[in-house]
This record gives sequence, structure tokens and C-alpha cells, in this order.
Amino acid sequence: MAEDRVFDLIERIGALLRSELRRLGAPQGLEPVHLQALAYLARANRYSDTPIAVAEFLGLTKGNVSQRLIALEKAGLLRRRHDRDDARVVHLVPTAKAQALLGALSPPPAWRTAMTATGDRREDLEAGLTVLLSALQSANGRRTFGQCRSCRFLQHKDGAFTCGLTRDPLEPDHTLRLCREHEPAA
Amino acid sequence: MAEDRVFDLIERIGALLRSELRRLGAPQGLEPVHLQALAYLARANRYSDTPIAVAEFLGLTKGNVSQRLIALEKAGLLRRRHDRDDARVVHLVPTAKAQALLGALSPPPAWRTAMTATGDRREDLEAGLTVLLSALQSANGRRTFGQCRSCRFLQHKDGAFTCGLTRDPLEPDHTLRLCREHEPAA
DNA sequence: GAAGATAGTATCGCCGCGATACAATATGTC
DNA sequence: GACATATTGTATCGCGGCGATACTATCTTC
Repeated sequence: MAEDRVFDLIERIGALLRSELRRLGAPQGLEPVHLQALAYLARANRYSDTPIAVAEFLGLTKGNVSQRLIALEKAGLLRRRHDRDDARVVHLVPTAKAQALLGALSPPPAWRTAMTATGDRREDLEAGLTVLLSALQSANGRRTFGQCRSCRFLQHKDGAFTCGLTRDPLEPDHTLRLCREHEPAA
Repeated sequence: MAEDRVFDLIERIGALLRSELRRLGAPQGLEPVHLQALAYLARANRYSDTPIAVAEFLGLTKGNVSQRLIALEKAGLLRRRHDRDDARVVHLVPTAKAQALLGALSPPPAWRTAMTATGDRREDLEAGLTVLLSALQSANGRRTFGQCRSCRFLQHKDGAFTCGLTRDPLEPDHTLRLCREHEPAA
């Protein structure tokens, strides 16, 4: 069962990471899920910075996430904005305080140190994990949450980007953000 | 910040895995931590199948783990045995029921499916994660929990294995188990 | 318009989690 | 050998993450 070694490694790394996040967030009264939600929101595009998207990304129920977000707002780490087209949806914007927190804790200092040890293996690691995540998502029927760059809906005409799903124009740097509606290009 | 991509990938894979474990364990009333503890114990050697070792492996407090183990024992997934030399220590033995559970859920079915997609990248992935975990552990000052095979204390004479730390003889297949006292060979 | 789908919140009960305190045994020092 | 110290394990408390359920409001579809 040598194929289980990758599983064991990921489980242990995940457990240590979780423990580290808990330790680092404790002074601010933050749990791992709070930092994870903020980290996601900092990378999400305007279609994906909502409670339901956070819930899908983290694999939690929307009811639960809704309550975590209230805590984050009270802590001054999140700002809410109502969507101008759809009165149901709320956009979540990490504050400057949250950005600073993420810069310091996500990834944790120990992680940054450890990553230097991977050296030239990093690219292989990145490629392997990307394939694995992609396969895991499709095996569970979950959304891919990829960047617009790799989405089959992205259109590129005359140097300008457009989302083929919403027909909206996209700023170039926003094509690197994560999207809830992402579907991998064929 | 391309070096953060590995972090993002691991965090997301970890979150999905956690969600999956929660879903799979729910019918038996098991939380992710229960399956993780059992999975560790199934791989631990006789110096490392104790509450304190589980706590260190998972990065949790011993008080917390102690309570989880009581739940596992009540569920018929764990058996306790007193150490014959040290009256303080307790050895934890997963029952046949636990072994069957692990065989079915750890790794989860979806994971097994997904792993086939990694193909020939698997070895690189394994190697990269091994280096990363090792660096993470030393960056946090944590124990390595490696196999006796890779331990600097392991002695090999006349086809028989011995632990140089405890002076105990080791059966060959037990040198593949995880040890709390493990220290990487130079 | 009516029916169904979707986004979000409120409330409940369960239980993981760290902190603290404690008991029991082992080890080390004089 | 006696005493201080370290180590293993458990019990208890309070906090808060988590899913389930129920609910409101809004959008979409026919």
C-alpha cells in the first residue's frame, strides 16, 4: 500500500499546520477556520467573495460559515458590501488589518522556513499537488475554484479579458483570482 | 509570492479531506480526529502507541487526546493495555473493528480514486512532501515520528535489528512503524 | 403571477479543544 | 533511602466550531 504514503504525509502536514494556525491565532482569539476564510477571500474574485463561496471552498455548511463571518466582522477583519444587482448576495472584503494578519500568519513563519528546504523539488511538488487537488475535486463533485486564466469561459480579445459566463469585462490581474464558477479548460 | 502556492494547495486539500472525513465518519458518530488517531495508532510501534504520543503526533494537548481516546474505547475501537515495566504508561491497541474501519475510510474512497490520476508524478510528490514535512517538523521543534528504518538509533547485526536507545530487539516488520523517539540518521 | 431555486441568517445541541488542576509513578540528587 | 523534580495520564471547566433545521428575502423560470 505504498500509495497511501502521500495520504499519510498530507494528513500529518495538515495536522501540524492546523495546530500551528491555532497557536498563532490564539492571541487574537482566532481559530484556524477564521484565517482560512480570510486567506480565501483575499484570493477570490468578485463572483466568489460571498458566504456561500467560502462555505463551498472550505467544505463547510453555509449556516456555520455565516456565523464565523459575523465573528470576523466584529473583530474588524471583514467588511460587508451589498451587491448592486442581486439584493440577496453580500460581498466580503478583508480589511487592511486582515491583510496585515494574513501577511504575517498565512503561511506561518515556520512554513516559509520549511519551504526553503524543498529547493528545486518545489515545482514538482506544486505540479503534483495541483493534479491531486483537481482529481480530488472531481471525485467529490466539488467546484474547482481555479483561476480565470485556466477557465474555459475566459475570452481574450484585443488584449482585453472577458468572462464568457457573465459577459463582464475582467481586469488582467483579476484573472489570477479564484472563481466559484471556474471550469477547467478542455 | 509563487512559493505560497504549495501552501494554498495543501490548505485546500486538507480542508476538503477534513470535510470528507467528517462526512464519512458521521454514520458511526466519529469526528476527523478519531479517525486520525486510529490511523496513527495502526502505524505506531510499541514505544509510541500511547496517549502522549498521539497528542504529539497530532499537535493536540494530552488532556484533549485523553478524552478522545475514552470515546474511542467506548465505541469499541480501542483496547487499553498496561505497560509491564512502567505503571504510568498505557498502550492503545486498535480493535479489529477499527482496522476494518480504517481499511474502508482511511484513505477515503475518493482519495484512492484521485491518487490514480497522479500517475508517474506520485514518486516526486512523495519525495517533495517528505522533505517538506521533515523541514516543518524541525522548524517547529517537533518530533519526527519516522520509521525505525531511518533512525540513527537502529542497529543491524547478523540479520537482527536492535534499538540502540532501548537496547531492545526489534522484529523486522516493526522497523517500518512510526516511533516517537525517532531521530533521523545523519 | 405562481412555483421553485438560491443567498443568507438564527437557533439548537453536540462535542472538539486548550487551560488548569490533580493523582500516580519514575528518575535523579544529596 | 529521602526528597525534589519530571513524566504519564485523567477530570473538569468554559469557549466556540460544527451540522441540522427552520426561516426570510430575493431571483428565476414557465
